[in-house]
Amino acid sequence: MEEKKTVDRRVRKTKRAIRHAFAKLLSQKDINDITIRDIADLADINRKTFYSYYSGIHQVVDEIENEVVLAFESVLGDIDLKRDLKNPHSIFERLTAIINTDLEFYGHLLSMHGNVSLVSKIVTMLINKSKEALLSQIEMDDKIADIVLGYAITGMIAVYQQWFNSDRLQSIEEISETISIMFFHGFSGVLEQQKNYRKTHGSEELR
Amino acid sequence: MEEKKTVDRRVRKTKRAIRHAFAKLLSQKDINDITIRDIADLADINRKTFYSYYSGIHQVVDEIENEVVLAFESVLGDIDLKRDLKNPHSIFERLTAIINTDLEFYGHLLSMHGNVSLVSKIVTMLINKSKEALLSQIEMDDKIADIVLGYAITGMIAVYQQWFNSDRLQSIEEISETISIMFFHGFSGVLEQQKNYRKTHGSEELR
DNA sequence: TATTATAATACACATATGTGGTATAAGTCA
DNA sequence: TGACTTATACCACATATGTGTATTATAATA
Repeated sequence: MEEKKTVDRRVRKTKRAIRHAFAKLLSQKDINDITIRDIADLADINRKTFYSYYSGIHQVVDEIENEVVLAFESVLGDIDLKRDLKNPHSIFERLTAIINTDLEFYGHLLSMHGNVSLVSKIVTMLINKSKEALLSQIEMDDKIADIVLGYAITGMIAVYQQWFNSDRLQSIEEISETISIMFFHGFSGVLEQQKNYRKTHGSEELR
Repeated sequence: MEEKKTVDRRVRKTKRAIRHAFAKLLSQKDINDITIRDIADLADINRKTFYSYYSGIHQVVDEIENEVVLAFESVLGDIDLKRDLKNPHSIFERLTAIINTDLEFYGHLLSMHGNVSLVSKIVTMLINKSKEALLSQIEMDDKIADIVLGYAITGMIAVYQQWFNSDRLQSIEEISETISIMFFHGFSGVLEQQKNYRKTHGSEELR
């Protein structure tokens, strides 16, 4: 945000070396096994120098995460409620696309396997963006909008995350459709849809 | 779960001392500033002994969290969908009641300010319990139930958590009602409710 | 109570951490 | 280029970590 660009080339070089080393180590072992000495050795800097920029490993992670979220935000573009909430998968699709291309370097950090802080940062960003979009189109109470979007966005991301980390039991269409119905028409909408499905396909296909 | 009760009194005494010391330290300083030596000193045990039971601080936390979730689960009782989803606040109310009474000792651990792993354990527990209740009452696809409940429970807890950690902008009734409507009738239900509200109270009270 | 099993301690060691002080190298800028 | 500023390196130290090995203390139980 208020990132006054570094003037000194040494600083840029050092920070680049630290982050590069960290990323490389992350691809080799678990984050909890990475020591500051590891980073300093690989980056070929003095261990002390590390401390002049970061208080610990977690700060490096935090910095990279913030940049990732910024990258997401800029690439994601504006949220189109009509399109995105009727097909929530499109949001998720765009997010993963960014991960898989531009930022594949940080794949290990981003793979969403247990990286809670990054996910919550993304959720916050999505809530803010969609709140903006929502209030510009629909007249509704600000506090209610917070509740609605906090509920829907968090729930949506949680479902995709669960799906991501599981054996992908459901099809992506099933997920996308169910979330969409849940958002617009709630549980009664899902029941309705299930009833129609049973009519069309016969009940033996269900449970 | 498969907790074969400890036979040796020494073991019980040591583990009790460790956990007691940890809880005390937690009430005094941030969890990241607690060292194993701190615990060993306060518990008056050899540092080595700590390692024979826990590989690190995080394991102590994990063990306590699991017990807390078990306590929640047993006190929470069965989930009554009719009651609990029409008034989701009741679930939350019962959860916080447990925190504030039986388990106040671990208040610092549970205060939900950033304790992600505990929250996610609770969410998982709630999803499992309510899935059981749901499928016993309503005939629906198992995989769809996973999506619906993952979405709804995660979203619900997230809203309460956000409310908990914020300045409690909304009233608890507002939250409870909005989540309930979102669950049963979705966003269209909320819009309907907002429209009625405007009719009754006049639009100048909104935004 | 005496025997046996093992939990806990005492001690040691290699490595990691955080931090201080001083010297050197590399940048910036006139 | 030369004078300055400061980032980084080098060295040092107190403490923390994880893990050995040998010894002592304490519990289970015959």
